[in-house]
Amino acid sequence: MSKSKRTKIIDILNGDQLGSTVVVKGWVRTKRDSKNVVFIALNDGSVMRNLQIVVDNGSISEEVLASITTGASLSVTGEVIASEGKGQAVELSAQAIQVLGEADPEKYPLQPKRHSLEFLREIAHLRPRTNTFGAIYRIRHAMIFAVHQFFTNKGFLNIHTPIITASDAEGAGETFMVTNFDMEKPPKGADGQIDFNQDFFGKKTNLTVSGQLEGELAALALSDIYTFGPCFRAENSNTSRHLAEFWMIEPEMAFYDLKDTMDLAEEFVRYLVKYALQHCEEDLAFLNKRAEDEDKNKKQEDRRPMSLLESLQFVAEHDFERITYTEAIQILRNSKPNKKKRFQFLIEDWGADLQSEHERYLVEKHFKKPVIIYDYPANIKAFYMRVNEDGKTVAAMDVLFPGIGEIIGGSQREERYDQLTHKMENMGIHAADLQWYLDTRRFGTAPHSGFGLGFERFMQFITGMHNIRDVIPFPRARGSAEF
RNA sequence: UCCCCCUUAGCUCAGUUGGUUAGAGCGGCUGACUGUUAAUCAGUAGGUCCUUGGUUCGAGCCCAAGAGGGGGAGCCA
Repeated sequence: MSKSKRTKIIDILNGDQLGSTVVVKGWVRTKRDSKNVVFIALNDGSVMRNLQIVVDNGSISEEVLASITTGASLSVTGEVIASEGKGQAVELSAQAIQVLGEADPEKYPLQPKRHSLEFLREIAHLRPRTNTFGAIYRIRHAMIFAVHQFFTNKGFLNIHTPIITASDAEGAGETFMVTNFDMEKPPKGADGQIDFNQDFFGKKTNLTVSGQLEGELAALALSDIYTFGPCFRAENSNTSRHLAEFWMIEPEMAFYDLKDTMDLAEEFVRYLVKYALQHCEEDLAFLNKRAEDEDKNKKQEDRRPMSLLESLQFVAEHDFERITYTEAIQILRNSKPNKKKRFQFLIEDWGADLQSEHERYLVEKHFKKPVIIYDYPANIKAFYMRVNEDGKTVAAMDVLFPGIGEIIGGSQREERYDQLTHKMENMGIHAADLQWYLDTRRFGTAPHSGFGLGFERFMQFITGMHNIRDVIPFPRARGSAEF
């Protein structure tokens, strides 16, 4: 059957197709039958809503009707008619039904009722067939598109940075090694150590933890670029905010200082949120209701202060709070939980790293809005961040979101060759390993900045999902690489 | 990696002080029903009580170890 003959359900529900005969294909959500008529709710993923198929008694063989069960895939030919029922404007009066794939009702795990997210995580290969995950994946696509649209509109170039790299000097965490050695007997050198000179790439390689360093190379030629690719971290972190494989968006801009970068980050996030509100209305309304229902079963203090839609609206309309690390320390030092010793880690001296309890206090209690903290102490940040005039802070910034924590990390990069090499030396990073990176500082160096947005963290905010494993189709985490 | 919690039917969960044959709702199946919306009503099948070991006359329940899952911390995006 030719593809052109098939009509997507979204076009039937939203379009003006009354009276026309169409072919629809999709999967059965529920079937309800009574003496004279059978109703089938059909979904094809093009939209949250189902198309109601109406089968008048006798028009379709008993045998075919019997094999139409929840989860079966159908091709239905019928006429689009005005619905007699109340739940929908139009429905499809079936003339012919072909069952493309049966789903044994005794074994098909999805039921026409709500499942726990934990159970759906175990059957992640089937969960796209649920309303919740259909909505999440449609929104995820819309956000991917909006990312490219935002940067394209601003004249940024998308750069594909390498996934296999020999650089692990960024210090962003444990890496996954890439090798094609026979693990039983890897070649060894005279010193008895594994000889990576004989490996596929002639050196030790790993999966990338970030495209930033390569992104800088491109920015220092093309001015404004961004990457949007997978990152891999072998950290042993088991939380609802971490994945071993996640996607990151990393813009890098020549001639931007930190202030320009914070402006861009804020504009970017607000653009994405507005795009979702405008283009994913139906899916967001569903997730909003889902979150509200979820909150009903929780204690008052565990409920979200704003509904999902309210918090999206809030971010779309309000500026983020911007404070320096030093100001943050002052606020925290004078805060109630610090004075009453409610913090597990009390804030005393300047220079301490902020714990998540502190970040949450600032975002959720003190400011009640997204917060950008900038000008961090140099010794708690990465080597490539630009040292400020005071000599003890760096031009770094983190964007903190309610409920999620750090969603963006960025900085102005150290463009001065001497300062950069000096710092690398202090941090034990070998200049020889990063000669290609240092060359940008030797030849036509320029002020530049960038940031990284964790795409799944952002998706958690947009969808209101608490566990990051529910906003990526196939989550990879410690001890788990199913499907 | 650390701390806390959980694991009983396909799913969500009850299960009293350790005591006879382990329950409910939903889902499935069978039937009824003149248009249903996660339909409704009636009936029915369905169990390695996570695994292993221990205590006991007797363990779903107590103890130990392990596995899996969830929440939090650290690290980070």
